[in-house]
Amino acid sequence: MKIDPTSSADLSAQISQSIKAAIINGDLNVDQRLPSEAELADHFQVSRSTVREALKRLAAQSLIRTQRGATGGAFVNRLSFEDAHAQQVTTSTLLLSMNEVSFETACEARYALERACAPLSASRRSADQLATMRAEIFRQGQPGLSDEAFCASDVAFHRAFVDGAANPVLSYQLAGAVEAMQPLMNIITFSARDRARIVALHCQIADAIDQGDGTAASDGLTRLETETLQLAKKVFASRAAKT
Amino acid sequence: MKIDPTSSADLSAQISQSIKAAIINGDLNVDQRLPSEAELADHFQVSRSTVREALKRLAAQSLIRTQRGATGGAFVNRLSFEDAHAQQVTTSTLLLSMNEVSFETACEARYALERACAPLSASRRSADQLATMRAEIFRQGQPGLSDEAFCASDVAFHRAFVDGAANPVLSYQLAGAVEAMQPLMNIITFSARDRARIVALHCQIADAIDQGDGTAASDGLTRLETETLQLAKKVFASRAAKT
DNA sequence: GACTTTTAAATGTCAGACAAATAAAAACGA
DNA sequence: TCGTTTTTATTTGTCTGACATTTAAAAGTC
Repeated sequence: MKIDPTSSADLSAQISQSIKAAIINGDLNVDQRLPSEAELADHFQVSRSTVREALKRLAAQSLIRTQRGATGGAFVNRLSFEDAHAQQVTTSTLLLSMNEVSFETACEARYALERACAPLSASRRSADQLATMRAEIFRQGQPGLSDEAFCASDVAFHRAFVDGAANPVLSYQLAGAVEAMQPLMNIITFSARDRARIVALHCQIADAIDQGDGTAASDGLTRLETETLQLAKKVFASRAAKT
Repeated sequence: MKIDPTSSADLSAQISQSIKAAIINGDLNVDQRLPSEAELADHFQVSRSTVREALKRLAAQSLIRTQRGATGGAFVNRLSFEDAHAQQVTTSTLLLSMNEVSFETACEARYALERACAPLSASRRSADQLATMRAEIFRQGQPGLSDEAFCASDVAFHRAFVDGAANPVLSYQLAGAVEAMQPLMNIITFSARDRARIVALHCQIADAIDQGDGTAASDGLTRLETETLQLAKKVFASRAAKT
């Protein structure tokens, strides 16, 4: 672990980069303890504050965790799917909110990704996951449900669908994409008729998954995408009319 | 922007969380300047070091950038697709290397995701992207190419394929997934016969994209997945035999 | 008016101190 | 001897104050 003394970059950035490389490279293993802040400061010939700033950078990426006390220190973190998922949601959410990604583009990406796991989910979903999907459909049919609650249930439905693929890599990536879209979805108001149509499509998808028919599930998703886009268009049109 | 004085969490973590929420929430807009470190320290009633650690956390996530000098300070960063892509690669790479995700699982996820953009890429790819795919295929056929170079070219091929979908959200997510798998792929040695088979499949995919046939491209990807899995199995078997 | 110098503001880095948490070691008591 | 309590050492968390460096604007100069 070395840093370039001629570089113009911040020392803390260089140090965090150096440690990060050591982790990726396997020089530092999971759960291994890093040298103490004082030792690192000595090693890199910088002050303890600088080392601390570097460590905070790593902590922000869930690469390390710190413990206080006698046997404490910074430890290489085993990146969990949960951590990765949380990061994915934050990144995607900010990306969508800051980058003028159109609703159409985000929607297209989301449903394309979901269709990717339709065949897997159809053949592997557990009874429990199917039950969750059915339960969320039921919830979505309840009258008096707020739009936010409807959206949240929608996310839960799709999450169960994605988890049905029994592939954690797909789960964390897709669930992240779906959740990131929630703020965009929340601006839509769903009339009773809209909800009925969505619930019907969710039923189609759940049935297809129930019967192990990935193609039908995929078709259902496509119809849901069309429906969602039309809804969004309606909302944006009425918004434009107001101004 | 407030913090909970009764919380046991690190102050720097709380502060970074608070600022992050303000950004996501829209209280702080893109390119807006945050208060200076001294002002933030005053606002949160903590020392400047603590504020700095919080800011470094945010910088590590590309949420802010800092400039030195008279009119400098910390500015809310517009998260670029490039930044998001880099984070995605890091996260996925670490996840795959640390979490005992089997090659099969990673491979399955990757090809499922790629198939998701096959129809889009088939109908939208630019001439340039198709040319890139063809060029990489040609490179892959060159004798004397190292395994690393072959892998890199493979990644470039798939990257062009994914970019062909003309959906930046898909691009950053999928390209991230593909690149994250590169370290896993690099352990495979490709014999001349293996390479020939892969190149043939790449040709099939490029032809399908050329003709706007998304289904055929998808089928090609499925065959490529099977081929890759068999290759990996062979490598793992010979490895096991050695020990 | 164009150029140079000065100044002020901000981040980057350092040194040293103390607080708080924590586990191991030591002391103590039955 | 065993269990409990106290002490101690280590490490991270936080604070204070200082100085270096960068940068742009303001002031000064010709």
